[in-house]
Amino acid sequence: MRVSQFFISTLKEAPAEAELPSHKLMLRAGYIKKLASGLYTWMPLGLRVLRKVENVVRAEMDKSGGIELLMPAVQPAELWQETGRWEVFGPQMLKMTDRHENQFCFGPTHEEVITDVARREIRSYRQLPVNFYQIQTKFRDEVRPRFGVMRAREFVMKDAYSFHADYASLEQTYRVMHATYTNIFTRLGLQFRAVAADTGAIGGSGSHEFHVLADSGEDALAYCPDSDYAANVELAEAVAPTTPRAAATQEMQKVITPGQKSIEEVAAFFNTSAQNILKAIAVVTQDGEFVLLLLRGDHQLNEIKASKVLGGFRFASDDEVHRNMNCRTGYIGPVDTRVRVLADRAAAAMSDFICGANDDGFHLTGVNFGRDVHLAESSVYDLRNAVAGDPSPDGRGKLEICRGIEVGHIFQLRTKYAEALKATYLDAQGKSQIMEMGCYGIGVSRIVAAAIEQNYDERGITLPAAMAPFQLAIVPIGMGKSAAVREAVEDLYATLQAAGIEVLLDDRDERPGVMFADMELIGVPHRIVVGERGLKEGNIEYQGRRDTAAQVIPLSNALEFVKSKL
RNA sequence: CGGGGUGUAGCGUAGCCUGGUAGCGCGCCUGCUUUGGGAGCAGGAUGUCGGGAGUUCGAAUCUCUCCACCCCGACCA
Repeated sequence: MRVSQFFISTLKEAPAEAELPSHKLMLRAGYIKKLASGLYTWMPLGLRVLRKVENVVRAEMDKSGGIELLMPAVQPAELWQETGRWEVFGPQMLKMTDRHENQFCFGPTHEEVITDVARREIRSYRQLPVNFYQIQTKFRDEVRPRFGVMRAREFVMKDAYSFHADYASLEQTYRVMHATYTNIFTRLGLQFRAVAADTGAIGGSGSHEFHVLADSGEDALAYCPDSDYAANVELAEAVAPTTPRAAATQEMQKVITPGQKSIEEVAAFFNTSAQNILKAIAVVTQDGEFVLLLLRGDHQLNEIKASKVLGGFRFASDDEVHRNMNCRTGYIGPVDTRVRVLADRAAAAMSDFICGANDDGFHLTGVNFGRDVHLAESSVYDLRNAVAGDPSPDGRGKLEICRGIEVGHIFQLRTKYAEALKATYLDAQGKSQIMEMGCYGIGVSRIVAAAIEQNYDERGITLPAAMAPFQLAIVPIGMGKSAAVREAVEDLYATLQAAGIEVLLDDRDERPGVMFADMELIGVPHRIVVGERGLKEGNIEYQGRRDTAAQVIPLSNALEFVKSKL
């Protein structure tokens, strides 16, 4: 490809709307252009990268027995009403009405459609198992789209759905998909980690997420370096303390603490650390019951765990706190209160601790469970996020925490959708049975952003070879002036093209600095510079995108050399 | 949806407090010079100052309102 016949539009400065390095660089390199919130045009350069990802995903899916099909983006409401998700999915689903007043949605996912395909097409156990997949545009009306294509409303997803005669078959395909995803992310050249995950709204039983590791990732992952244990912090068990609660050594005292509301303020006030302070969080359950959740001061509430215990909850308003506790947020505590109290296991192991006195401007010190606060065994749960240094739930070593960007998620759906949509088959005995089902998603467009998040430097994008928009850039110096350069470059370009290498020839006759900067920004992993200077000796220069210096090579050896580098 | 913030040329921004000619850098166009790390000189084009309403002799600037976008929280590939 010649730059003059392609389209690149780079920016020196990143638009102010971008925050993340990947978002800034994708805009600066002209990979994407924003149309509206969460809606992006993939410009020619970015599209090449997107296609590379798609092709790797497609190749690995095909290799593992997946069968590609393509379902409509627009889906009829009736199908969603059958599974009850027309209402459940809520405002995240973009709904529309056609000219006949029939309702449709722009598909946020395709369980309903594929299960409809399966129930119409699959009649016999002889047709099972089968694993259909597609690479297609989804639309989810995200509450807050952000970070460019990382969390866009319209995005490209690979979604696969497998159907099975029994659970054993589902488990087998699930394992195959786990391995396939591992192959895909490995082939793309990404650092990633698979973790046990919560099933969320999709439902089902077993589930793993695949995360590209990046400090800017929105998810925290707990993993154990000494074992295979890895889980999303949402799910990772914070194991119960092994040492029993220490006996009380202090008397309970009420201390005036004006203006000291946050854990940090109180810790500083008493010149102690946060882990000696009991944090009380006021929530309201779905039934409207006001409940206090107790945590150690240095721990964070895990809302998913709490939600499972309480059956859904929201945080209490300041007004509700005042009404139930007779004091303000910041001074609430479990002593002498009539409201229900639940404690995290680590909080329940505390003794001689500090907590709010349920009196504005006062805290209690030397508080102890049993003596000062009644805490039933049945009120103690795992309510907190696991933190680095916690024992691994598998009992082998300690947890570490890292951050990741979720780019893949696999589920064992079991019979949830097959049952709702009556997807059945006849078994060997001629008996009608419900199909078992799995689903496997990859955020294809998100991978591009996540990969850049992991691969950039101060000069721009440094994508791994498997994803780079072009393999090699040729930068001629003074092409318009020097016939020798022009001839050498055209010759080299033709040779490399013929060898099947994706070459980008910068034939703009720009100043060298401009061409270097652009080729580096857009992330071409290999570069050849042809100038009159080197040509006199029959030489050209090669530099890898991550190399610190160029190396001189003979022009006559160019093809062979380049091949060895790719 | 709750909280915070921002809207001035393709991109980055100044001006707003204290109302009075809309400015700068990059990019773009023309010409000449230049050609190994985002060139120099000369000339040029591009703005309903987010929209609407109001106050005022006069509004980018003050007021109200709507909209868009960004950031922080609850959801997800």
